[in-house]
Amino acid sequence: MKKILQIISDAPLFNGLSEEQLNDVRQISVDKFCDKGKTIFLEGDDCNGFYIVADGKVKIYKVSFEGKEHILHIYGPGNPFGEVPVFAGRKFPANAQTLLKSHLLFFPRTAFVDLISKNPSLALNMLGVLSMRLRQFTVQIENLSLKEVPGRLASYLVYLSQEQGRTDVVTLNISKGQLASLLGTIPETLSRILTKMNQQHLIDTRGRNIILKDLSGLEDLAEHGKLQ
Amino acid sequence: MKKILQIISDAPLFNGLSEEQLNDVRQISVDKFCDKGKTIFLEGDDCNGFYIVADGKVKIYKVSFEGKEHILHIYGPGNPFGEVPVFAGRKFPANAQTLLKSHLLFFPRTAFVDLISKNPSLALNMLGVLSMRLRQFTVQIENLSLKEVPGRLASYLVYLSQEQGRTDVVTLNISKGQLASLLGTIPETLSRILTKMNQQHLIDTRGRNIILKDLSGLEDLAEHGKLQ
DNA sequence: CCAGCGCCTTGACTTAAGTCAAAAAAGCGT
DNA sequence: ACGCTTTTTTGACTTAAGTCAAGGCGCTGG
Repeated sequence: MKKILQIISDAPLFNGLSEEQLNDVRQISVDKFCDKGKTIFLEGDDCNGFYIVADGKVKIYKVSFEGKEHILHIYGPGNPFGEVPVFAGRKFPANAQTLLKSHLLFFPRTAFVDLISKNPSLALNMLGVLSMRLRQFTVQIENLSLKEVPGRLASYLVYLSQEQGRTDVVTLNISKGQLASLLGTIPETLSRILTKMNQQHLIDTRGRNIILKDLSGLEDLAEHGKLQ
Repeated sequence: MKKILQIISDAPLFNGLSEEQLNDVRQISVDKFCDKGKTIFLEGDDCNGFYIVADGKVKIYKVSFEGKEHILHIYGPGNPFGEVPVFAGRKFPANAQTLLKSHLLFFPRTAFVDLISKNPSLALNMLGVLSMRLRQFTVQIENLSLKEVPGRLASYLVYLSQEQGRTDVVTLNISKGQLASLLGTIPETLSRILTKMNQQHLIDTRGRNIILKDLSGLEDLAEHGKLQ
């Protein structure tokens, strides 16, 4: 297991903080170990702090009345989540659940707000994190409202290719069902579109590995294209 | 014209600041007067500050490759916009244009960041503003991915009813075409759904005034319903 | 008062994507 | 390797919502 101080100093939120500041941060953090599938909080729950993923994977999601689930984010090591109600209102706006056995760090609200008030650079980091998140949401909304599913999938593949630093092949780190939910669709539709993309030699699916046969074609599709 | 200091102290972003702090804020703000239809910035433009609407109305929107426009927000007096790139990256993630003759206050990036570093309460206010915005985006994404258009429209009407503090009638302050874009659809579809809602005695449209004949029915529809 | 111009509505048609049901494939623990 | 569960794929069908095109309504200005 990685040292907690190491995890903290690696998180973007605490980037560039001094040794002393990092120690302060460590002082107020509380460890939380969760099995796979554990619900961390539900939409509407009262919030008295936020979390950082030290190890494992967490999904943030909304559920419709009929029980349909839409995944908003999947977070891994170093990512914070649940910070919104720390600064605005008291309730969580979505649900959080572990996808794997996970190690989380919990930061109690009041202690963290105190810390921020005393450390301008921590405040600026937090502003940066929230702003990045707003930027991502803007893209997500654009995708949902302006593109159809093939375009969203292509965007995601291009994003993965950048994320994983490869132009030849990418690996899904979530199930296709979860990917469907993340793209705002259902497994059947995703499956059909993957088949179509195969037929048009854009990709070649090998389980969770997807060979990118025509990256620029995918970029095109992500930007504005239609699949025939 | 309202005094600028008054406008500033009324904005949520500067809530609870001292006289002195408000003066500091005023010091760095720059007035900008725009006619109706003026583009303030475009997606991808370099950003060196953000704005607050002192008077008028501004739309924030994305445009798809085919030229289809999706409105993300419409902001009025007291609302800040364009803050994201101040804290994350350099570029604006969307476009901004005035809907009316407007008076804006511009806050240059570096001066504002300096100010925040010295005023923890301003930093916390800003964190609050960004967090509220994330909360709104979460709702928007939920609406787009989990509800069909009638549900989104019902949500919007219920929201307007709360906003305007009336349960009997609400007034649209934007055109129906713009509303369609805000709901992620097109004018034709919106029009048809309004007609259906009329037929089912949920509402009664009188131009831009909409009589709410069955608010609880609308709430129901917003929550989980389908229109027959 | 009427012409002209946006804005909104209506109709006929097309299409993307969801539903339901079942089969096939892939994982997983023993 | 086996039987079980879960995930993924495929097929037939339905439906919400988009496109295209035409018409109506309600302004404002001459």
